[in-house]
Amino acid sequence: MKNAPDLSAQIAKSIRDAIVSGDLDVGERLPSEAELSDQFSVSRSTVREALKRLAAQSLIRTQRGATGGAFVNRLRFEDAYGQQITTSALLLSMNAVDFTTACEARFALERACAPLSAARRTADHLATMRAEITRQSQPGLSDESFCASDVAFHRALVDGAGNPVLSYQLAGAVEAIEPLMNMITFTARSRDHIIKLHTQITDALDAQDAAKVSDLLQELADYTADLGCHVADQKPMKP
Amino acid sequence: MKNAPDLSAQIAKSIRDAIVSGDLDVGERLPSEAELSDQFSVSRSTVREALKRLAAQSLIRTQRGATGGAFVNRLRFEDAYGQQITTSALLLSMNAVDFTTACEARFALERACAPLSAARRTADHLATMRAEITRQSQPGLSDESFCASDVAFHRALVDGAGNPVLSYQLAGAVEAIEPLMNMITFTARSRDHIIKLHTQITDALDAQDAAKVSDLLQELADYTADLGCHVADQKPMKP
DNA sequence: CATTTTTCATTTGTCAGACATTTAAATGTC
DNA sequence: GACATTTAAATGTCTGACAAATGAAAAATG
Repeated sequence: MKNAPDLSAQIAKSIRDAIVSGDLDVGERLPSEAELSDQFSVSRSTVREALKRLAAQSLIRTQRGATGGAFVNRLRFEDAYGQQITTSALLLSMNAVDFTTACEARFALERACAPLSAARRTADHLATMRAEITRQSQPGLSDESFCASDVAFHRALVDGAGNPVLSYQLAGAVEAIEPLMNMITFTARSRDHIIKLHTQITDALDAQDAAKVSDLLQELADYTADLGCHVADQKPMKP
Repeated sequence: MKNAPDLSAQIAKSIRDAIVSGDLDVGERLPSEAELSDQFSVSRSTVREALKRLAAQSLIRTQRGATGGAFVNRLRFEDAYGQQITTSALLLSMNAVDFTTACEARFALERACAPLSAARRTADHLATMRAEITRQSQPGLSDESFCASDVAFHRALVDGAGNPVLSYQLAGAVEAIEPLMNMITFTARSRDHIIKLHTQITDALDAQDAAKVSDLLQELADYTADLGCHVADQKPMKP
């Protein structure tokens, strides 16, 4: 019944707690592997396995050489994006989340950014969005490239809110369903419709018309869900 | 210039890619450590370090014994919550995100759930919310307990949307700022105000009045930001 | 034959020691 | 002082060994 965790897991938890509680500061150097083996009374291999666990979570980085060692890593938003996206994508595929649910979550979160983005978007954000619209209009663009541009467009919209926490949270939601989106075959007509909505959204953001942005996003959400519904009907993921 | 990653990191990436791409199915057993050392032409220790990295991300679980080994783990939403919350909390503290920004993100996301929750909340969700309101009304409740109950209340609100992806995303946003909220000293009067808003929100959800829920959440957001602004002024985290 | 017990092979967890590699500081040389 | 060399400290990797868990096969038992 008892499920005693491995020593390496225990040690990892111990160090992780020290980092989360602020007992270990960002940039601070941990004791060397040899010292840690002494402190915890385990072998160096066990300590190393613990450190690898922490490294996998980007909590520490290691450096070789005389002044090397393991250092508490400053967790940056950009670093966390990747893990967030990977985790979200796995959650969707492994739990057979259907396209409709994923889509609903994505656009609900995105609409949450709309008012903030309407108020704060810079000329830079608008320029990025218009550039992506131009890319999306190119004939002969593959479905994958179209989706990638779509992600970039929405990313700019979210970043326009000027809140890094929101950008981080949305990264998972927006990018994780890209694989699902990629399964959609975009006809020329559906592309035209999406591009038209993208243009209207950009214009509304330009005019700082939050309500209109919100409405247009809702329309885009409904349209996208509609496009993807037969994809989801067939199978959640993976043939 | 070249930054050759460790062998264990390379091997971890290799196996991780196989999992993400669906090359390795959920529940499938990986080759034994000895076999993997042969396949990758490295020592068993190196393979083990790679496996520990994957275990830290909940991608695999290991089991001892004759039929044991490393198995591809089904990543569950509940498992991902914890990591999500830890990561979000670290991001906030390590990047000196101020209370206002975190609060803004949190309530923006929560308002995104309001329409869905108004439409779908069950009697169960409403009951949980009213139970937490009762707890919050108890005199002599510590600030920490008040905050914990606050989190539970909002958790129920979000869960009411009936979208696991939203619940997962929100878990990070709502729970990660609990440490920041805990720094606020809640006077009896501010508690009364918050409880009043919670009651009104619950009533509006009961009546399925999405617009009203949204407005009330906005009011709560403004009030909370106001309460916390002097806390943020002093210092981002940690005394 | 059915059931229980024992043995056994397999696999992960841990340890100890060795050597290779990297890195910066200390030292030596001009 | 500038440059080359040595050295010490640290992580990265390998090897071999044993402990512990665990399910399956073999053996003993009724």
